[in-house]
Amino acid sequence: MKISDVIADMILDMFDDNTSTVQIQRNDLAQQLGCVPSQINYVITSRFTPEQGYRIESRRGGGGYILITRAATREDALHSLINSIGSSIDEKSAKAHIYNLHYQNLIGEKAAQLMLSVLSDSNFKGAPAEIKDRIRANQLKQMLLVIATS
Amino acid sequence: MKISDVIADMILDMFDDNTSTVQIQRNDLAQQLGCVPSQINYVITSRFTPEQGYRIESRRGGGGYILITRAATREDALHSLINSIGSSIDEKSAKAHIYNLHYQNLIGEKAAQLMLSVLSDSNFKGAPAEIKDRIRANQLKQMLLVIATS
DNA sequence: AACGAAAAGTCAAAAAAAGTCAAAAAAGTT
DNA sequence: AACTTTTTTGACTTTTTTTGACTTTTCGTT
Repeated sequence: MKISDVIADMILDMFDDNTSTVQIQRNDLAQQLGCVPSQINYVITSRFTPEQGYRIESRRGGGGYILITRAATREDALHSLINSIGSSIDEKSAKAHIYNLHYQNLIGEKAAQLMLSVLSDSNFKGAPAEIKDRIRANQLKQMLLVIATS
Repeated sequence: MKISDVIADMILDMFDDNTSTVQIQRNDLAQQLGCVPSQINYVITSRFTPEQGYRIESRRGGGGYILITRAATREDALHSLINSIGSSIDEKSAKAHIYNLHYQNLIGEKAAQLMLSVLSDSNFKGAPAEIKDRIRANQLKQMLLVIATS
């Protein structure tokens, strides 16, 4: 069996039932498995991507770590919304989605306001429309992903 | 757990509820924790900076001390941060601000994650750096404003 | 005033992580 | 077989923390 699969399985196993987050020590894990440390990076970047519902955080230096958070199956509604958003979205549609989510109680008041404020056209002054709308789509999807998994 | 985090937590704990100032004895604290005294300086300079709303005062010699004062209100801290952000900011600095705010308990976990996700460079692919950083600064400030007033 | 002890400060080297990147090797495809 | 994609490896980089030697300031005593 491929070492990369072993690593992936190991990480997957650490998510035992209702832990949505796993912390690893890169060098330790690598040594445990007898592979080079950068192999861990490979596995993470190839198998625990945001597209697959994972988010990664890490810290270098003494006491460093890698933190892997998975999208719990919790809010499928959010996921399907995420999937329905293309690679570009204008301000009005984005706002409509947010109002809607709030109306459906899928996101709270604060989250809604934050999202509205960040996606407002006024922040994007000076950028061409295509770029604005592409960035906005990325950001909206990222935010929804965070909300879906928290 | 990292000794530097232990020290930081210890100091944070001393601020419990309406004390806006904490006094420590560098050598005592170091000995208590079994670390070198300069480690305390490291923690202070890396985690209790003015940027993060702390002011440091100290005295050497017999009966010396280190005094750590934290910024008055959360709103003030947020406002001063907002004002300290110029019209442009790169991803790393933006993230650092967010981590710091969370670290200081001025923003919650969810808000921090949301903000991190939205400001991530990966959302801005294709835009020139100056535009990215300008948009990012606008967005960060808008979000902080929303948080400050909610 | 001068001295010595008791603090705190500074700085840079060493250590402890994690990240990057590209070459080599292996596995799949056509 | 030729080609493409994925995986493995390791050298090198960057970030963060830890440590300790040395400096400076302040206080109390002589």
